[in-house]
Amino acid sequence: MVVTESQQPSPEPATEHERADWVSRLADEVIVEAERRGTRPVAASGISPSGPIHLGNFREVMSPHLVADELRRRGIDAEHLISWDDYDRFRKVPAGIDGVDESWAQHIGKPLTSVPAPPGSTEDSWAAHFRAQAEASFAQAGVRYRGISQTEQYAAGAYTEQILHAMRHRREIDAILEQYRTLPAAKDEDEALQAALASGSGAANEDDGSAGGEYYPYKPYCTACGTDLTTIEAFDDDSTEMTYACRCGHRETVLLREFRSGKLVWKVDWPMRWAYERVVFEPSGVDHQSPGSSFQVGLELAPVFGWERPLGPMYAFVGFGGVAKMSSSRGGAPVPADALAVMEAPVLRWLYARRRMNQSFDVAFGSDLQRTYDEWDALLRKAAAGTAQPAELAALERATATADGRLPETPRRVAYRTLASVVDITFGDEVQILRILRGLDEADPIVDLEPLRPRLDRVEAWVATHMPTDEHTIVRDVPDREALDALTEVEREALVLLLDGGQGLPPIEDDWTLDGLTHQTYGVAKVQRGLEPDAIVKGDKALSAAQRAFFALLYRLLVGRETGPRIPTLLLAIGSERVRALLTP
RNA sequence: GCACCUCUAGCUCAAUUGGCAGAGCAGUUGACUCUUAAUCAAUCGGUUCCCGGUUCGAGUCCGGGGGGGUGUACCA
Repeated sequence: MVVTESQQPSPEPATEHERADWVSRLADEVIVEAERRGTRPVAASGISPSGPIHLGNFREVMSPHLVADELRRRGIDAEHLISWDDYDRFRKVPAGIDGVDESWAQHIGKPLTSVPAPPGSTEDSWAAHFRAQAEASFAQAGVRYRGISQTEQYAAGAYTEQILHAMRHRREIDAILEQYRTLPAAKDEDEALQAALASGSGAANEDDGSAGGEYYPYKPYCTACGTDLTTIEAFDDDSTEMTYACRCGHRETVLLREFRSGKLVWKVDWPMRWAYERVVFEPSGVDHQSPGSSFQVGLELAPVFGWERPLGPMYAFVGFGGVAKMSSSRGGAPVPADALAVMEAPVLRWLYARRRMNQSFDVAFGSDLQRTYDEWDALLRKAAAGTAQPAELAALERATATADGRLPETPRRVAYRTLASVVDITFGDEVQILRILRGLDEADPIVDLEPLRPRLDRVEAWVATHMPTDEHTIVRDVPDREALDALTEVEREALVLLLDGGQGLPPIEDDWTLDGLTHQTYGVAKVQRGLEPDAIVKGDKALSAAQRAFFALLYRLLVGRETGPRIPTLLLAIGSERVRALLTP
């Protein structure tokens, strides 16, 4: 609404790499478009809080966010607004929401803000519940925006002029929509089309209750029962007197210019809002690319309200891999909060920033998350070394900071997979984690876990909730008696040597460190073959085979598998007492 | 049916407006005294789906064909 003075890009607006990626190119287009329309660059997202706002919906937020943020980095007064479509009707009861059962079906047809929140929520409506949940994540991800509740707007009468305008132009709107209702009937006798036409001729008229009636782009919410199972029976352009009837039996005549219970139908509502908020940029999902979709129809409807359809690149869907059953039982698709629990905010931002909008991508929750982190760390190293590509640097910059400042970072980056392995075998015992990590880098030992956060916290959450079962290392509770009794003489001797020493080896407790355990475990096979424990041996195939066999034996006895984390690390984590319990023949 | 996206190394993907086709992982080889699910290096690997066109030059642009994917049919 505010027409700002011309916003000129600052002279030294962006570094080279910030101009290199898709976000920057889109920002350029938005600037040109805003100037052409003589308005401020406004980017918009529209979200319907009809259920959990999942990672797919999150692209609806991140895409305009990134573009608006780029504009702000250039010193331009851009705005990102999020329209909460909380005045939309409650369409169906989503599956998998804790405490929500079929009894919620009684609310179908009411605005989302009139439906009670799921049990246990601190919010006072369905819409408020899911909005609050999402907004907490948006904030954590560094997304700054102006939120607009459609319920509040409609209730305040903000759109009354637009509603009356639409009603007066209902025939024009109807004609536009009409073009898409029945597909332009090709002249051929395609049978699918025939079938569609045949089934559409009779049944539909009864269903929407508008048989023979006039088209109205407005739908009242019944003032008696609260639902939109209503039909407008009459409307007078001059007086704005409207009569509607509801399926509940209620019928009344009201003055539409004063009436506050109802909204424009969706396909008209959206273009109206483009005009009202002077939106220049609003991406939409690929489901809008079909002819007749609200975005396509909006091209013709926006001018009815004196505006043009905004630039609206379409984004491809976001997938997700490796979601553990426990979290997916909670309603299907994971939400940003699920992702932020196992990865840092910059990493999540990076996933959305590095892919062009028309590319689909997966947010990895399984083992692929470790790969995601490997790539992330590699990018940070390349950036530090100055070998990263411009577009990569741009994505990195957008991930780690916004125009408002930097996001929390982990000072000391230890590989996610390493941390996962250590956290797993120590059961998250941080004293042990530190003890193991201390030996990781001798030149620069880790003496404190704090610099490893917040990444370490995410790893701990991941190991607890998403690490695949078959990747967990599960240390046996009790000795494998059967296997211990079936040991060969050589194996038995090896275990005794490992635990109690002999032939030059000390008892295992004597040097209970990563280094000491390394020497001990590798030494066993050597002394068994008559070598010194610290002999340097190269290329002895038989020795290598014996060592490998010994390791396999230890894995079987300790974790019941053929392989596992490095033995010294594993022993350290298990602790000497338990090691003795499990390995004593 | 219509619309949109996509096809590049074994896999996942890069390649700024047309300008020498590149990474990661996997593989192979080697180093780290030790063939382990934490390290490092080197190396192998391509008819960019096919046919045609524009161009000095095409993964990129245009036309056609093929494969894969997504959306969608009077509602909100």
